[in-house]
Amino acid sequence: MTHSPISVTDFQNQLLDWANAQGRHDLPWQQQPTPYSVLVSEIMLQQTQVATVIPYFERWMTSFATVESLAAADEDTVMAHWQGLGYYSRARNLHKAAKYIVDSCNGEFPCDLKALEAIPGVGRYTAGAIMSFAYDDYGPIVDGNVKRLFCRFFAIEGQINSSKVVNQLWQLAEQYTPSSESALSNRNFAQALLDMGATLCTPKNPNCTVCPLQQTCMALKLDKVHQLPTPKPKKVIPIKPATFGWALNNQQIYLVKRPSEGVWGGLWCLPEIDLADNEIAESKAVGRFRHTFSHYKLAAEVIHYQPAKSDGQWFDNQGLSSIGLPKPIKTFIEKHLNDVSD
DNA sequence: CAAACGTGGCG
DNA sequence: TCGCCAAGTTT
Repeated sequence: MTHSPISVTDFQNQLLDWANAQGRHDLPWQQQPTPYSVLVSEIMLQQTQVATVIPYFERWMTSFATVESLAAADEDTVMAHWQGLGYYSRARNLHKAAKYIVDSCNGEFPCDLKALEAIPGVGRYTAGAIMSFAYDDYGPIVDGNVKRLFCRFFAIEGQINSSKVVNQLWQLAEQYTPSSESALSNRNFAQALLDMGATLCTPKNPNCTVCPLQQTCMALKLDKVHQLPTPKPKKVIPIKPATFGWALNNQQIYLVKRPSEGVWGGLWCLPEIDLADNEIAESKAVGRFRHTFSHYKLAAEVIHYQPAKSDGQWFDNQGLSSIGLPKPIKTFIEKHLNDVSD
């Protein structure tokens, strides 16, 4: 086990004192948090920056104010609200989660770690976050911020996503999170960890000189702040070509709903065309675009074509506003819808 | 367990 | 332009 450079209570108190003065207190989801609002914000915040999430969270809570209203919504409306936020399985799982809570939990929100992890889309981190933020109770969290902070503070070497390091980090989180019996606030403690990681213990140019833990930080002591956490090995991302079909009829555009599995799942998209399909005749290009995903680059060409199967639907401008489209597809359509004459 | 899964901001 | 990475989960 890691040698602890500080007592648990000193760590907690220094963190909480700092957050009380320097932490974030005005984020939308911090105002009157409920289990549902915390769930929504935590799912949105997965792999997504705070500034990006804020307007999505506001719109979401206006349209789906309660878990019951979300459960009753139709999928296209849900996806329209998530449009542009990315990682769309989160939206589908959040919709499932609402139905699960309403239908299988009698509308009672689960309130222990194990029951929370049974909710679709809720893993170990999110379960801990809901315990902390919604119930102000014991709920250890290990996210990117905590990984970075702990790897530095305890000078933990090794691949940050290896099971060895991950287990170590969770063990530390369990140990350093105030217990249920503690007089300290679990909500404030969890927020303090995140705020530290987001504003002081940052990936680049960490603010060690004003850090409340600088006296006991092992990485600072060993002059390893910039070496920790151990950087992930980089992988080369491939370029994938793709062709999409462009069909206009009477001011309407033809779109196909993508299957829930795979990229852009559950969104409506220009139909993807298999160029190996001999049924598709050569056709002049409408345009092209490139798009970078986390794991590959898309080099897309859009060509005129006639829908053969009735696997899609026609949408006018009003119809487009009620469904979710992939960001680059939406951008392409908006650019080309006006200056193309069928 | 490694890979899939989006998008935008920033240096 | 380009690489990094941001309140992870699922398969």
